[in-house]
Amino acid sequence: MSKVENISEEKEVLDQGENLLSKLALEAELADYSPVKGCMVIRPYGYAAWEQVRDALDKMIKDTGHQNAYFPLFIPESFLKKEAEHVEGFAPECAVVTYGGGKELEEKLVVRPTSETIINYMFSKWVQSYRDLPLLLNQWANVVRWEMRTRLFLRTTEFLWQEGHTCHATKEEAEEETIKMLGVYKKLSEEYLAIPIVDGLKTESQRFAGAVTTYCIEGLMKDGKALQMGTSHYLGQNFAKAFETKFQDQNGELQFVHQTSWGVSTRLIGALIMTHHDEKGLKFPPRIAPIQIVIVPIYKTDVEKEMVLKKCKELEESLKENFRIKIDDRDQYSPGWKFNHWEFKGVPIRLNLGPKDISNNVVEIVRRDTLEKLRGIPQEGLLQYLIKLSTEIQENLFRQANDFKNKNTEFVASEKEFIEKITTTPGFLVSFWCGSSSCEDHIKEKTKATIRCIPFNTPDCQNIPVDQMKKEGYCIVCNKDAKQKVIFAKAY
RNA sequence: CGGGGCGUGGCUCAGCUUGGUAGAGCAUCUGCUUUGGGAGCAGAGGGUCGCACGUUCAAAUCGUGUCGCCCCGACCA
Repeated sequence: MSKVENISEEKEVLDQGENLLSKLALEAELADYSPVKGCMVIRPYGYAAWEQVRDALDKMIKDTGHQNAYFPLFIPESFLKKEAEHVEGFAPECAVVTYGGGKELEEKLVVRPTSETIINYMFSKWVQSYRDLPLLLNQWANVVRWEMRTRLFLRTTEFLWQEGHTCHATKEEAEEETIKMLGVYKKLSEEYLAIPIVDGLKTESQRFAGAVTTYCIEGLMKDGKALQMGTSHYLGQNFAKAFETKFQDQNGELQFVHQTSWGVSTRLIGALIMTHHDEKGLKFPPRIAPIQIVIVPIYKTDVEKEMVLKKCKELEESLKENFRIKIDDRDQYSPGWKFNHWEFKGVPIRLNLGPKDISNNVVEIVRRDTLEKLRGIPQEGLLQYLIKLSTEIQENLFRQANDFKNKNTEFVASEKEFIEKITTTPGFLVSFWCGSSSCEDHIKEKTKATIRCIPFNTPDCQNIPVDQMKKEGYCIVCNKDAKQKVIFAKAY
């Protein structure tokens, strides 16, 4: 068994602010280090969480008219070079295969860092007429990016993700798609992961290599650092031109398609960990939790054991249609041990069931989000009670995270104030920015904070009510006129 | 690639300064008692101390080299 079971270990988990992510991920058995540096093994419990995210998102992707497909892992090196910005952005972090079948390859193969190029190669064959558009595809895949520094779930050399790739006849339609899918990500994050986000536009320096515009959703982790949780790109005709992805329009004219691409990854599991946890461990939101309800039987004698387990199985039967549920009937652990164990693993609801409960026809329920103990809940109508409770926990986790985000989002009007805030209380800082990359770089060099995005809507701020925030102001760095507010933060 | 730290039973670490037969806690196994918030007692198994070379009568300990990992910076979903 894992070391979670050791009290001193758990205390260690609490103390290590910096290592919290890896501690939680390792001790809760979500992931483990692999023999290859920078890579991780996703263990069954962690993978089950990813499957929940994946299934929820997959449905939304299909509901918005996309189809899944699969493109190969290997990309001819020449493909990557076709789009100038793209190759410049990705070349340094590409893994390249030079040998196969015992021979040096004639053309090197890049292990995909993302699939725009190979997909466009195929698109150019498939798209002929305006009648072939829009072409709306998605793929679930692994990608490899040779990062210098890695962290479990947040940045690993290989990671799992989905990448959507679409072709449209017009700029407007492609831009609409870009925003639509960003909205899907926002919904996934807020309604399933219970993580509030800020959505907006990336500045030029943070734009995807090869895109015209990049939009993103940004979350604020419990340690005050921002995390980019998803991106959606309007690619314009950049890749279409590089790969000759053209169609004949209604007038018989040949046109380049307008494209989008968008993705979220296993990083979302990292976001989940870094958003929902306390000193007792993880807190899974019910809609994503691999196990939503755990039943802990309590008994002394063999006779009691038999009776209690029978009742547990009855309850499981009556609930399993609606919940992912598990009975922890292991004999070698005491009930108290199991309470702590499942709390650490973040199971949202626990049912304690012992002889006393059985004779009273009740159960004891403990909710993970508040650790509140609900005694004497009637077995009659339990299903409805749990459905309601589950919704409540889901909403409460979002509310807590949202309160945290709002409390740690502040407006600053000057560089001096900015520096003071970012060093003392990390979080989102909203401020005016003139739009020049030199001012952006200046802040980055001084504070390590970057512009996370130009938000669609100014987020609620701790110190200034939204309705009082001005539309125009002065850049915190150069003091020139600024017509936009941006969100700064230190980021993962 | 720079700076810092660490490699000793499954896990967390002590021992190293000042060389002299490898330790603790947790975990595991057996037995009995236990079980509503991390159970107790008794017993047992398990490590050529990352690797290599060197110094020495003798190396976990000293020296040189090497490999790996973690943390901090430069790159990024």
